[in-house]
Amino acid sequence: MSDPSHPTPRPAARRATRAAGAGSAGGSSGKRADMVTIADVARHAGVAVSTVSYVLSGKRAISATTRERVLASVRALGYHPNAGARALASRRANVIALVLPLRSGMHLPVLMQFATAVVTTARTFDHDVLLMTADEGPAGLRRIAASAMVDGIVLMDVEMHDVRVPLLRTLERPSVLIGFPADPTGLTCIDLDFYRAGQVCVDHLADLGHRRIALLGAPAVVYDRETGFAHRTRAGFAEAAVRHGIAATTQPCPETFAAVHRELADLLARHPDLSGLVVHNEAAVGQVLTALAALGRRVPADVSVVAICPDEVAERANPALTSVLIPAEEVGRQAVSLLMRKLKGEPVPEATLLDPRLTVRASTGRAASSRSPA
Amino acid sequence: MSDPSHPTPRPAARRATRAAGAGSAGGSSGKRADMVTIADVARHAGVAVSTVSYVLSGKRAISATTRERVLASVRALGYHPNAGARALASRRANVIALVLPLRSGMHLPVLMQFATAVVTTARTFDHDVLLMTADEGPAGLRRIAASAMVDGIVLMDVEMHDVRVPLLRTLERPSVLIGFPADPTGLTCIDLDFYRAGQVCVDHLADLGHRRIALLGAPAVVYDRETGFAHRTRAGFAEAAVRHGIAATTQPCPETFAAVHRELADLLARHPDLSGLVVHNEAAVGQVLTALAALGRRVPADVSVVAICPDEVAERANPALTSVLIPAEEVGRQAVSLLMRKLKGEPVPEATLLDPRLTVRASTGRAASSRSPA
DNA sequence: CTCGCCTGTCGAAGCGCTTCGAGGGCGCCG
DNA sequence: CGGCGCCCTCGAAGCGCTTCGACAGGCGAG
Repeated sequence: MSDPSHPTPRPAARRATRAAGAGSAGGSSGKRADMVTIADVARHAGVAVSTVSYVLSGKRAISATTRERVLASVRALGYHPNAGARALASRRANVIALVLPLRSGMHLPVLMQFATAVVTTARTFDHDVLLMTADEGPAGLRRIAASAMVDGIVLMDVEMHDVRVPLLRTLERPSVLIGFPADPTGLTCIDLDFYRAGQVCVDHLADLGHRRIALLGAPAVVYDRETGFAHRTRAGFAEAAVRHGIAATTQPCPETFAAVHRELADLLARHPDLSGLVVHNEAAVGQVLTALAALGRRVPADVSVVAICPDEVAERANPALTSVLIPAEEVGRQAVSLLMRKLKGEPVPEATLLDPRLTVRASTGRAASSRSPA
Repeated sequence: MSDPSHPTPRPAARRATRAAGAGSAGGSSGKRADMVTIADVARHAGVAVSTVSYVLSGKRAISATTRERVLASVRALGYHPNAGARALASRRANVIALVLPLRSGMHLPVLMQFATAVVTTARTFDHDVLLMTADEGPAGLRRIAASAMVDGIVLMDVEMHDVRVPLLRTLERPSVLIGFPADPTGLTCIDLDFYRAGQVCVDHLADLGHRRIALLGAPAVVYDRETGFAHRTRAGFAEAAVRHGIAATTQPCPETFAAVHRELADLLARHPDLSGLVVHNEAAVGQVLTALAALGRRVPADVSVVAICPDEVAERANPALTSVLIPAEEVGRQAVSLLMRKLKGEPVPEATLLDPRLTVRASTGRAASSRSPA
């Protein structure tokens, strides 16, 4: 039995089942290196396994003395509960899934900010985060949901007619979407209010006296994919323009310098009186300023520019950009909070829209309307 | 979704233990919604639970007929193994941890590329990825390792004297580091060979006849933190400059336009003959070109610029930048492959250095050395 | 003084899966 | 024609944890 050359290691190493108290269990008797189990803690503290469990979970009252003794043993042994066993017994994995897109058109820095916020917030709720990419599609969601690997799901970059949305409705696990599909009924969605963001940008430019403006948007493919935020921004932009009675154009735009330059040149040629620009394309923000300079337009003297982008991008530009912040961190935090509330069975609102906040910086100024029109 | 008013849902829903064959188990009899277990599959296929397990794992020979029958049942019931139970019984979670930094100085797009590659590759090995941020530090690593939540760890942005490195050596779980600590003994590390990357950039400029060059690097804080890649690039840069007998300066640099402009102006003032620039700071790449233009220097006529950055950044710039690619995807893929090999118990090399590849684009040209100096 | 009720602790029964040793058939060699 | 392997399949024993019901004392109320 104890022959070390024997090819079946495990049975020989089985711990004796409470044979003679805490007899030979101490020290390094066979078994796997440092796997401290709850039974080890219980033995060390001289209590039952269930007592240790209750101390750790707080689900039943335990006297202060016992609790301290148990906690001391936990520390002494360096005990960490086995996640698999815990998940199996409690039917809670304490893990949430984060589904990130990896397609073009999304702004990476925002994504990272967002992911960071999700992880950090999840940890404050004692949860970990499983990272998935969207390319596994519905099958991937079904897999992690059915395997009970995660308790809930946070989904980014939801499209208007996302194939995963119907599935989410049928899934056991609660979910929170970043972005709004065409029909958000029965779901929990959160996002910056892009419609209002579009409006706010126009309001600002209109207040400064600009009478002809343009929206430089995401690459055309993003609109084609029916990504909600692009459409909603455009809609808000259009509505506000109409409301203010000013002329407005919308122009999708790729992110290369050449493309930005071309689109801007074209825009300025068609509308010589263009004096306000809303840029909803982070990657292009930098190019826009360079291109305007190359086209001989000063910012903000000739053209005012408002961007929808993270503050750091706006601040890093030259001149610093008046911008509507994309509150990635706030969205991430709230998404997790919403999910946690759903996990607790609490009711949550179907839609959460974060108010856009416009920060005025150096790139916008009064329209030179008094001057002669070029 | 089950009746929320009932306080004790489980005991009532216990399945009868094989009471009368497959009697009432079909359909929606009590119990939790769609949790299909391996027992359900076994019953449906008319085989033992262990047989189903062996079909799925392939660890024992199962006849073709039985296998087909079992697989048919798996599909029919939409069975997905419970991850917790599997992890508990097999001592393998089929999850790896990915530890990302979230400090400043790291280049977000590269990070995302990298994370994506890790997730995608892990999936091809039937593993999922748990996302951690570095701010949990060693305690976080210890936690996930001890909880058996992950089988292995991929760690990014390793510093020269990283506090987590000694811990990793003692941990049960295998790990792979992206980046090299000062002492990589006993670890598995992989990264672009930044030393050679620095050399390659200088070689290129020297070959073009440039006699005075400068390295515009990461913000000073990155060097202070003793981040390996920054130091190694600088060392390679310096070595090659000496070897070619050309004058070289190194300049850490923040990422704002103002800072880039200032540093460049300063550099050009001190060294009027400066004609070659190596930029190892992705976020500043765009600013550099704008600043050079503002300083009245043409690229590449007056100053040649080589960047160390992802191809897409280099290609998007105007003019397109000659660059050494940061092979984020390749690193991510290889890191996971290495980890998988370690999990299988295979030996792996301690150090893997990826060869830098220089792509010549429009931003470098022959030095105007024949012209009069300034 | 007795009863009922807390309070605090324990033992045991799983959670769903993997894995090991057994063992039933059956072809083949002697 | 008997027996020995071999190939498949099965049953059972856990993996480490949570949770439920039980129950030993101790206390205030009747």
